[in-house]
Amino acid sequence: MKIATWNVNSLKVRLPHVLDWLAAQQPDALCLQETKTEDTGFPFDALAAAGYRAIHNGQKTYNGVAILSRSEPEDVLRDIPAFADAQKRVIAATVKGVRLVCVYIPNGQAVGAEKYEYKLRWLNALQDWLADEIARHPRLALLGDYNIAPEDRDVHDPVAWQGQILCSDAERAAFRKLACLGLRDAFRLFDQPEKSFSWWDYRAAGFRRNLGLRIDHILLSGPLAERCRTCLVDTAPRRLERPSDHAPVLAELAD
DNA sequence: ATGGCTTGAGTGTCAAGA
Repeated sequence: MKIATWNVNSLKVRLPHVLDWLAAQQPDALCLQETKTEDTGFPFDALAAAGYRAIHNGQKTYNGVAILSRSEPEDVLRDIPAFADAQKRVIAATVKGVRLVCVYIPNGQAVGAEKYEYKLRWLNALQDWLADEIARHPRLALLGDYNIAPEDRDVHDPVAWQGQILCSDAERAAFRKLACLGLRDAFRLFDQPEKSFSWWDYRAAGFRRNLGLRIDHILLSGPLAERCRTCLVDTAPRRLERPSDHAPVLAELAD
């Protein structure tokens, strides 16, 4: 089973890239972030023609998350229960017996900003909910744009980024708390090339110079981590014309 | 040099991203 996550930075703009990537990689499920549309603008038909069902938790202009899958998604859930949030950042479903939780974790803007406090509150609510969700679904994968670079090796210039947004102690501590729930970073289950990133700034030729951060992740509960055979960042779509600033992350699980 | 680009909204130019 192949599962993946990709922040597409507008699904309307990126649909051709998504369709090409689905055809090339044939994932069983793909989690999307930043669809930036309501259901009325969501390309259900084009995805169905490509063989994918879609569930969406969308909003106008900002945020928006979706799960595409080749088989029927079950037990669909939108938003974190018991956490009042106007922003559409979570959708979950069970696909082929695996609980997929797709998240677009808040950016936070800057350490100390109001949006940063929201990010930390949001992460707390996520952890509280996931503790229950993992108990209910032992085979769980948490996929998405975390907006957290977990370690210095996930940052192109750790000195420049030290203590900054995406790298602050509180954000990294929140990431490590997810590990305490039994979730493991699929990417780090394997040897990986140095300077592996999943996001590069559009400005200053960030991708060409590989000035990036690894902020998109697939975390797996114990039973799924045992089944994980590969995990990689596919940088190919980042090279295309009009790319998303994020690249997809893909994990393969043994049956 | 706190910018650089890209998107959505909407027709001016800004907010937001990370």
